[in-house]
Amino acid sequence: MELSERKKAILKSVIDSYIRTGDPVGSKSLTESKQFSLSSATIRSEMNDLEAMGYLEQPHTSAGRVPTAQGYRTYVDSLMEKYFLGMEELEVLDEVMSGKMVEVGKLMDEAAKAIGQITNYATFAFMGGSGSAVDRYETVFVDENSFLLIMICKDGTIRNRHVKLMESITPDLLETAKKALNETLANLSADQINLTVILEFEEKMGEHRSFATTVLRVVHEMLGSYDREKVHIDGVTKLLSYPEFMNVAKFQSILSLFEQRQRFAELMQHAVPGQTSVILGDSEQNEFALPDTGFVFHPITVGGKVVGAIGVIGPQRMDYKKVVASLDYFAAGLTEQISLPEVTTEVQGTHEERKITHGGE
Amino acid sequence: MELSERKKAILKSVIDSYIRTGDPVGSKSLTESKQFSLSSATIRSEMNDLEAMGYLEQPHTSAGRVPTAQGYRTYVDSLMEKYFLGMEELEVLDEVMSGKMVEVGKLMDEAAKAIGQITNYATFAFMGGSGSAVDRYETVFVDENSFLLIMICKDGTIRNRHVKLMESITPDLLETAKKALNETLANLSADQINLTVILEFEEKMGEHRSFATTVLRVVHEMLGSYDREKVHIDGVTKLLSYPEFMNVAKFQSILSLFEQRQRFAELMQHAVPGQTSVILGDSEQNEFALPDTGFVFHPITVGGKVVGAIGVIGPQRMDYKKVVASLDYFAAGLTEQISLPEVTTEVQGTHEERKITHGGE
DNA sequence: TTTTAGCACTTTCGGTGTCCGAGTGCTAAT
DNA sequence: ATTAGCACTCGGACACCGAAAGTGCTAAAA
Repeated sequence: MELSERKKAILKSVIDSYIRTGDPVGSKSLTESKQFSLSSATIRSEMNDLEAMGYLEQPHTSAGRVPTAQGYRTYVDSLMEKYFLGMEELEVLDEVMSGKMVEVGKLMDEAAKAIGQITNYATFAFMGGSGSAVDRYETVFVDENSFLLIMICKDGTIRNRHVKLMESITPDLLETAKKALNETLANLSADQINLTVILEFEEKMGEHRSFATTVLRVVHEMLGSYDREKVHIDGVTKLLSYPEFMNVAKFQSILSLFEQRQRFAELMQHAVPGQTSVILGDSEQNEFALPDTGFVFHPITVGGKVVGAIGVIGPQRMDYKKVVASLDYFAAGLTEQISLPEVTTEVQGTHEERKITHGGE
Repeated sequence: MELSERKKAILKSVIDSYIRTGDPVGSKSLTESKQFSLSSATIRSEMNDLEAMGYLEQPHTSAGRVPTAQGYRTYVDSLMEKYFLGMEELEVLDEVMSGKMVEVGKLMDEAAKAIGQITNYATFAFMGGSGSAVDRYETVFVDENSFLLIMICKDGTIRNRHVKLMESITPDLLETAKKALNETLANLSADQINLTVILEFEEKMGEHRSFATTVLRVVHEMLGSYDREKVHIDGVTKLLSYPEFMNVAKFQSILSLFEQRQRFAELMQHAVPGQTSVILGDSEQNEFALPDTGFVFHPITVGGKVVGAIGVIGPQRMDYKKVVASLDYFAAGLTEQISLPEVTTEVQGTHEERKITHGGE
């Protein structure tokens, strides 16, 4: 089942052309446009072979060929050439990473936007990976009926909730609660909060039992939830300009995926740190598969642990080389900026000298 | 230009029918179904009058009539009958308001979801109205490279940002910054931060000038932004099941509105506290107008000030009576739960005794 | 053995014509 | 003021047709 060099070249040409125009590509168009000094008949027979091997398919008898998921797979894995970002594109990306952005969530959000601007597909930014351990808790007294509960995780991410109460509290009580939290609950994940721990916490809270219960409920919710509010999706509109999504039913299935934001967390299971992954709709065995849709994403790591991702959603017929190049460039810069890492991955032709900061601990 | 009773009845019947089926309604269908002991010819001439007055229109010569925006307007203002929520519907709504939900943002979010579930339209929940004055600032030291900046507003809302720094800080420095912020910047809105204030703040920060600048930038950003992350939209998918949105172009215009979330803040200008508003697409003079689209929303107030809203987006041909009833019921309950108000508005046949809490200050 | 030219076959796509039904406006009778 | 009757209009569904694109196959050429 090996592909000859010629077959590879033809497959690549077909996919390149299809990505560009969206039309099924016939044998004739290949002979005309390119470096093949072969007749259409020869190409035709080669394409026939490729179809038999599962790389191409025909929408109907007398149309050109279209890549299958398998076709795209070998394309992104080994066929496609490297894309070099242009000046304007680098400017857009560098602008976001220029260090002006001080708030992490916003940075991710803007990052996704920029990628969307360059590639013209929908993008998503996701923060808050699998429940990492809690480093410590902080509280802020707001007024006698409410307070802010802050969870600082070991991986540097932060979650907080504004909690409203029926009863009233004092700063002192809040301080007690904070101490108790840090003594009993730090370093625990959601499923490690068992009866023993709960009792210990309630004991420390003395007579303020109902307050303790509320606090525990909030903590539990914060630990468990994948913090769905931290999934940002942008540029969904753009998808409507691609013919494959004009179909209402198909677009509906995409949209409903977007509304179940927690499903983006599942993506993380497929994440390989420091590497851009491509998930193809159809036939690839995974729950994220949507017909005619492609996902490309790059995990963001902090201290070797995956804490989020930034990615692109578009038609399966996507300009993968451009998307992958953008994500690679960006993810490297983002990871660096968020984590202030020891190692700096050099990315193709760094258009601007990036600031390198050493973590000083 | 007064409408006779008979014209009103006919207009109401037309709209009711159109809302139910989505088909243009002809004279014949009215004579068949209902209480009119009139021939189709008579109805026809009445409808002709209504069309001349601008309440109805015909998609084309030989179709039935369809309501205009003006038609809907009089319908929602004076024609439609009151809708009484059914048991199951009340259960869905009460479930959310049952007091289990302690976090405000989440509460709003769930509220919108519940309304969507009942009405089958898209919903939105919006928090953080026009930039209200800041009561005080709080800070939390996270690590030597980052901290949390918290802004507690007079209206009880809270905004916070996790700020990453290039330089390093100490808890002491942070404490200084917090004091300086509260002394110079409390009670100011974004446009009141002028050079005088800035200089004063920087002076208080002594030699840590660059840190001061960063802090000011974040504060400015927090004050200015309408906190777009607090706009939750849910159930967009549902819109795709209505024929008026099957058209790609139309759906696209809706979607792109959704992506400019800050525009929901503009809605607040039209908000009348304690009252459900209906904004009709087309022809009504306001920037929110989208063809064939209707907005219904109810502001949420805290201490008499509008801090957010919860609402429904659907086809102009919406079941207004049901939507308005749901929103009225919900908004009353929500406002109560968020603000613990002195006055409790009694809503139609409260299916479950609502807890009434008196603000104890 | 591989490649090519030629040709018959298949299928989609856009345009056209026809028919049917629904609903109207008008007019004359009640 | 209301109604019955009727001619008219328009959109939607359907079938039909020819053009265009692309194929697979076969027989000849390299």
